[in-house]
Amino acid sequence: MPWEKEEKIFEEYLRTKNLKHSEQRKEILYIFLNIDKHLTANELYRTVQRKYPTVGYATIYRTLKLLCECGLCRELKLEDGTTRYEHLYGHQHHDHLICTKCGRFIEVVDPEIERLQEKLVKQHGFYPERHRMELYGVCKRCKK
Amino acid sequence: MPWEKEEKIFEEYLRTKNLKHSEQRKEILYIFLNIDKHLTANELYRTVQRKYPTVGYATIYRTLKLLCECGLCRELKLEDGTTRYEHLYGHQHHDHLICTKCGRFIEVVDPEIERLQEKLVKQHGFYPERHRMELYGVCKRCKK
DNA sequence: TATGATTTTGAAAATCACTATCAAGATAGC
DNA sequence: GCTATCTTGATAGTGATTTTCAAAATCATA
Repeated sequence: MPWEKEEKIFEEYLRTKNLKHSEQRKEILYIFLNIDKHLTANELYRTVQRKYPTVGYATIYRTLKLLCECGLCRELKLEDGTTRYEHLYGHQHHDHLICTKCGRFIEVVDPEIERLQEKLVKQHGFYPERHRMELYGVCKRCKK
Repeated sequence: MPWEKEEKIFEEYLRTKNLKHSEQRKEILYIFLNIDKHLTANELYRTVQRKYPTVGYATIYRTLKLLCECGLCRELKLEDGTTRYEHLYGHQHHDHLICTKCGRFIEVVDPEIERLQEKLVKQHGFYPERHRMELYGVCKRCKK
């Protein structure tokens, strides 16, 4: 049972909201979890379509929204205007290092940066809530 | 002559690209520079319209693109999906602290964070190019 | 300061990513 | 199984941005 915990979280969320555990929802979660990549709604749509050719775009978006609500997924609005979705469960807070050539994503955390970010926010009299940080560069493979 | 330098930069950019220095372009730059705020295309459009009621949306977008190209303006794609534009000339690199209640923007820089970001990128074998960091919180005025 | 090649304009249509609508179908408590 | 309720896919509708295009403006040259 590879995604037992995630499936349980989703089922539980649907139950508490009086929503139904449809075939499509099951399948979309499963396919989403099996792709270890930050994907766009369209990429997920095309992948799901291979198995369920009649699935609609709206169902993909609706299910992604549910997955975000129950904490299995995070939506990322990137600099270039695209929106990508990443697995959230089991991943602690992190930021991203992105290769500007090949688009590779690396999850990074630096506790010292986190600490300084919080300090900076407080220095300006703000109550800190969250942040986002994206670092862009050229990765080893693309550099040479 | 309040925006002499900026106007010169724009004129020079247009000249090198064999583009024309139209009334609309002059006026949009002038109005943009006089609003000291991170504004949306629509906000700029409405402000320009008060003086030039026939100006089209497309001209606003086309001119903003030119201003970004010549380094007078920066486009910010925010977390909530909106796009805002800020003055760039004369402002050194900075990140943003944004109030989640009133939307207030504060420009911030922390040299120590900058240093650690670069270090982090290099640790992963990347050649650092740029980054973006947005800090979200509740400002003093909105907190009470 | 007229000419004419080239660019720019505003209006409207097109595009893009995403959301809402709705009738038909699926789910699940009884 | 029945039935209330939710979900679905298709389609239309958004809202922001871009493209298209014919008319108007710019500007180097005559």
